[in-house]
Amino acid sequence: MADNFLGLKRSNYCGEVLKSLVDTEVVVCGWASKVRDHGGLIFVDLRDRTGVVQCVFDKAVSEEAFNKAVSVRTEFVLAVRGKVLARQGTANDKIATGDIEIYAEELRILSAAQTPPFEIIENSKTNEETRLKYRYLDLRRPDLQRNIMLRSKIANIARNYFEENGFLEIETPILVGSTPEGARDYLVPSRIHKGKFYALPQSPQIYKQLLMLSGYDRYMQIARCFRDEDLRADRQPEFTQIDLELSFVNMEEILEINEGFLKQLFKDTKGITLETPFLRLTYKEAMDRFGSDKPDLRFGFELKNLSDILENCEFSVFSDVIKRGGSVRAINVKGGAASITRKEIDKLLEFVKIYRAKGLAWIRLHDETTSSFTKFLSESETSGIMERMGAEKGDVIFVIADKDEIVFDALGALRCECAGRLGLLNKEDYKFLWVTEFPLLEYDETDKRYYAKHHPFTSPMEEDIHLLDTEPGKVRAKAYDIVLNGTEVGGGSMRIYQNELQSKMFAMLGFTQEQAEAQFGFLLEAFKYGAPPHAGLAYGLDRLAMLLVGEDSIRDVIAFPKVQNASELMSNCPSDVSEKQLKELGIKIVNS
RNA sequence: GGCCCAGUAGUUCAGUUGGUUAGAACGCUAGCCUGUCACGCUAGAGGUCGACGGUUCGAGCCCGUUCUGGGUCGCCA
Repeated sequence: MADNFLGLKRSNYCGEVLKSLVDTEVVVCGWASKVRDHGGLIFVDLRDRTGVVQCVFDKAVSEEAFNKAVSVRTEFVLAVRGKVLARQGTANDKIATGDIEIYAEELRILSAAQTPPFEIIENSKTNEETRLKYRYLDLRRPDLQRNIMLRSKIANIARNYFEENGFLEIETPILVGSTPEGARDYLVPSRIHKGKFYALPQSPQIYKQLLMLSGYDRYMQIARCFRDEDLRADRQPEFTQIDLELSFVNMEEILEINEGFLKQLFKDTKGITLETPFLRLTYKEAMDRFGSDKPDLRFGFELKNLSDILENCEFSVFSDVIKRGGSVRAINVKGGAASITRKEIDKLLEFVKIYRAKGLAWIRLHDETTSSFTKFLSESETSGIMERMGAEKGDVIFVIADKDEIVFDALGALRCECAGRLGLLNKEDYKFLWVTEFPLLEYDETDKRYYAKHHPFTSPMEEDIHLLDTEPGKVRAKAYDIVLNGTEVGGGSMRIYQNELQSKMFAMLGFTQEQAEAQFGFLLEAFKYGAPPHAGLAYGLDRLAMLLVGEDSIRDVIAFPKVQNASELMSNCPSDVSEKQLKELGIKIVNS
């Protein structure tokens, strides 16, 4: 039978029992992380989220406590009352409390514990499936606890910073209406309205814009968002945004306020002073130089366009692509990459094929220069390439020819892959940039229509509005992404606040007047009553936290994440529901 | 929906060209031990080799299917 907690009060966290407390009595509580029984003397390392402290059980101090300690096993929950003394044996410099120990005068076993299915230790090698099934145990591990605590700190810094800058924290609904654009919605049936559905918000977009119309000119919310799409290492079906919206600001001000936030965040969490303003690249420049709209700036290997050199070359793989409107581009992988073997190049070919590239041409400047394609080129074409790529001994140049879209995807990914293989991705090196002037619209070949690249409330750039009717694909948006080390950690835009322009946008996107009215009627109506110019931005809190703690997956900064098929291994949701529940909702399950 | 990787004691792994009773470390259990902190010593328990089917005299190993987890392309306004 376990002991109770009556009459005890925790005086200190385990990790905070330091030398200054020597000779005082403390009460510490936590989990037994390690028991070392020496027969006549028992050491128990007691752990809580702040760290561990060594408790000593000695018959000479308390025979009762000693006799109880004999039965203590790993993960038992204990309260220990005792005196803090300097270490009688040698100190342990591996832990903060290593130069003291607690001589137990009283031990209460608050609860016993089964042996856990894996050891509760730092850097657990246990596979994720087992850890996620017992997530509550996994969350006891010190590294995960640090992640979760840092995440809390990020949220606090955000609240404080934005409040100091005049933002109001306002909650928006979780049960909202479904919209056809964008990601798939999670739908929630309604008992009262049989056959009708709420949706869970993909973001608080419309509500925060309406708050601007209502005069709450600076809004922030730490908002849960939901998207019923496939998962990735950095994508969960529910995730958290630090969501912002502001009125009467220009783009410059928004970027500045957010640079201030990130500066504060990195100072308070990492002690790093970020240089501001951050680099800004237009979408076009980011694509041209890095093949990506979220470039990783920790290394070089920039893309170069070789199309002008090769448009008339004999090598038809290149010249045909250029004639059909595509391009031939290349990266130069420096840093002694030329020792790469043919076998490894073949692997990289397989790698770029994932991105639909059909081939991978290369020049290897090792002891002698070898190449898969220069034999088809004239001398001046080859030397033109070498010159443009700044080729030196030790380099490897990779060339891809295809439609621009494929060249950028494949070469952009290859650039990062090579950097990873060369060990150039230092997690403690934080390279921020803004990417601006995104295309407003994207043409969908399947549906034969344009879709909003960001969302349908994004304002086009004034100088491009005249292109809306003639060349919609060329219209640039007043949108911006904040990118850190190749990850999009946030994005936003200046919004459309004039009704005529909004109606035009809906028309562009193929909404009939009736459809626009049905989906967003209340918004269009609202805009008639005086809308301020406004803009916003949302950070992926999970991604920010992931990068700050140096993890590779946002699962490691989410307390209870879901696995790749969007289920949760601990609670086993989603799950079946009863016939009665379905009947109440007027829902019939059809097996397909 | 596609492609790639993984699955062997509780955990992490090893397991030869297919061949006797599938091993190690950690953890766990019991005993001993008063200065350990990766405590030590002794003894012990613990396996449907993810599942199903096939090939074979014989399968952890080969083949097929499938399940589970991970990565990724599509997708993610």
